Amino acid sequence: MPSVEREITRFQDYLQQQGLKLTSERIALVREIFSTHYHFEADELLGKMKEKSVKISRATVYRTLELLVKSNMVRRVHLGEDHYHYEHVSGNSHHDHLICTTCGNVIEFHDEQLERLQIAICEKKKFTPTFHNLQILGVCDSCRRKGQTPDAPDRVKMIQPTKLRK
Amino acid sequence: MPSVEREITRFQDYLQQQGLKLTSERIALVREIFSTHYHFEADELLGKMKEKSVKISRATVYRTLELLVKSNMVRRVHLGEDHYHYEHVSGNSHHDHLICTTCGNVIEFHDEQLERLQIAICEKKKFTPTFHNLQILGVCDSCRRKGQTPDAPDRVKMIQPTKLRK
DNA sequence: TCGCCAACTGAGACGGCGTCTCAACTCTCA
DNA sequence: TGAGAGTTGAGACGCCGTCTCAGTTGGCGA
Repeated sequence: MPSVEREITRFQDYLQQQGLKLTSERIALVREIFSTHYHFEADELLGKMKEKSVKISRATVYRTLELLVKSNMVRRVHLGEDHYHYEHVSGNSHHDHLICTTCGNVIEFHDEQLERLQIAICEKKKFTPTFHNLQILGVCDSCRRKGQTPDAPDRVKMIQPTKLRK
Repeated sequence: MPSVEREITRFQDYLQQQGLKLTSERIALVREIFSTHYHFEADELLGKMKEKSVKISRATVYRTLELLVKSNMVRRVHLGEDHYHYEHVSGNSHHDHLICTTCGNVIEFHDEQLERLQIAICEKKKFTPTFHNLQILGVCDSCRRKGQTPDAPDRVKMIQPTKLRK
């Protein structure tokens, strides 16, 4: 699948346009992000690079993510945890997230009616929207079948999927 | 307005029920939260207490907020920044937020149709929702009139209203 | 092709937010 | 009134993300 290469080109175009350089570190990161991850954390990415013995510092990971966000190739999202997650943008499809607080699984969805309704709400409030963020927390189908009861909505801590996974 | 006292009683009930104690520090914090603040940060609350020469440690502030969240009297919310905000819960009314990225102002809204639509989306995905979080970022009416253009949606950093305010 | 220089990198210091630890203290209730 | 569970403050700690700075490198112009 040569789509990763296409993303590298896309990134290169952006960098060039900004008078910035395409370095081997940036290539490696784009390749990693677009070939395997979907939702990921900065630290997770750093770990993956270390695993593959590609020496890239934390500073560079964060700096590259910043550029990718600016170039609109990656989005920074809140998934109910106390730090950022990132996801790569395929096409331009905006979407929101259902987050299972039992297994940490993230389900994406897009709903035109929801988008329209939000715009209508903004109009009513004379608010000019640029972006939005919706997370619905709850229990996914497979966890529900396993008899997991949903956590109370007033829980203090959100589940931390990454840490559970380790 | 004796409503603050009512909240203290409500908190006491919760604490008693859990076998916990109502201390002077907890009373002072509840009084502060429910008499003046609406959206606030933990650190802001700590500062207010210091201003009033009420000696309360950071640990106690966080511990009390945790209890207030558990008792459903306070909610922890994301307002597009990289740390938590809190808001007190009046009645049981759930609401969402419009956040102005220019002035930092937060507008609340509640929309029944939006709530119903979310439930319908969850049903379609066989997802059992317990809670949700919607922030719409953009520019409020008064900032728009002042000719402020909205920030690009791909911006890396969310504006940090509190820091700007200082 | 070469050389220059702005851009980039890594290492580690730094800072903010939130949590944890532990010894001292204080409610509560028997 | 005394025991013991719960609470507190001070400060250490940890995580996430940013910044600094000296050394390195990509890429453009000659």
